[in-house]
Amino acid sequence: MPEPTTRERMISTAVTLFRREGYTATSWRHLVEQAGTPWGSAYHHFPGGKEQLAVAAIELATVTTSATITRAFERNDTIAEAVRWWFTKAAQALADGDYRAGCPLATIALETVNDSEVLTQACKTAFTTWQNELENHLREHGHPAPEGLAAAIMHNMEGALLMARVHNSPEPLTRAAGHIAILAAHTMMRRLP
Amino acid sequence: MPEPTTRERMISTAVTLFRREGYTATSWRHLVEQAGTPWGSAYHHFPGGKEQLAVAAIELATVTTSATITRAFERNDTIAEAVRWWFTKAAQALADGDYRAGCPLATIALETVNDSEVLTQACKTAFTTWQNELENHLREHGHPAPEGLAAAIMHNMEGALLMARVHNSPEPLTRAAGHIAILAAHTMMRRLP
DNA sequence: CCAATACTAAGACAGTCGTCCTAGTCAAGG
DNA sequence: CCTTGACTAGGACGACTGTCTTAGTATTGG
Repeated sequence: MPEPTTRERMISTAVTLFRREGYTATSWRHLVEQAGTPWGSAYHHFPGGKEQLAVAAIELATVTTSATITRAFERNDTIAEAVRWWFTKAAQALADGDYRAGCPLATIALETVNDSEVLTQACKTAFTTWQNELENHLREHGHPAPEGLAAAIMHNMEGALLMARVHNSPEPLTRAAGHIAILAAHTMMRRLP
Repeated sequence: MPEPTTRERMISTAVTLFRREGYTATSWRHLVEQAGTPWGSAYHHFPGGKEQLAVAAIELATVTTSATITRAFERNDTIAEAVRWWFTKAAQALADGDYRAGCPLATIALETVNDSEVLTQACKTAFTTWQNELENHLREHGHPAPEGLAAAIMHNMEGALLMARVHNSPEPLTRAAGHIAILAAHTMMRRLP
């Protein structure tokens, strides 16, 4: 693996900090200190300022999570197992980070809705990407209502991640995975409304 | 209705601003300007500073939403209808506020987890209060797995609120209510895992 | 070897933040 | 009337913010 560039280090550190502290609470100074990158390079690599950095961070988080979703469906045979694998993975990541790192986008999304058009749009695209990816995998498994179930998975992932963070416990995520299993089984017979 | 005191006006304005802009982005100056309350009274009524204001705001939001949950189960006969009523109510509130005002606590919770022990605890208490309230109502309706279903309702409410905000659409909330209806019906026969 | 470009260094800048303070206003009780 | 306490006015304070600038160093292509 090649040495990451300054720009790359800034972006990946941004993902970490935004997801731990949020957008507003993450400052350039804190970021360059954490990343060990030159303070003077900030506006060289990101002339659009903090907002541009955040867009890059959102895009990186998007592809990372997309890859995780794909892996979940590669390594598991059924929808319920794939979802459980993904949710368990998220629970582990949360626990490993002392319950400080939840969804990399949720905090940014909530902080900047209708405050920054650009960031809201970036978050929207990211969530849509994930949901479409889920939808495709569900369709491949022959599920009759992939759109509704994909939405349900997203809702449960985001909601459970929030609750898991607040409660310092992986339980919401494992529980939510169980609920998805029920929904998936149910809608195998009858379409989702 | 008696004229609200300065303190009360500050708290209710705080609920509005925290939920629209988040904790970090809401400043005392912005708050007193919005509330029309004296700038000099801030640290008289809240010697504990912004954190104490936030705790008061969280407590107010807790009882307000608790009341909404109770009303949902008073005005509807079945669990599915009550949940649908609550979620529709939330969707309306969201739309009325131009999709700026979602869950009054989610943003604060995500911003301050493990950054402010006090606020995290306050959010935790609030979420637990709601979930317990749901659980009691479900039990009264004779549901066999009130704990699991109450958790599912919380996850779906929070997740759907986030998605609804980002997408500027009530659809996630109506869809999530449908999913809860399925879960409720299913678990009427068999216990949740 | 030289020119041109990519990048770094370090700070100035104007603004905002939460907090705190002192002087002043006001109302109620004696 | 006077005193006592609750409350308001409005700004000072130092710390921090995102942004931008100017001077300097590496690095690359010819």
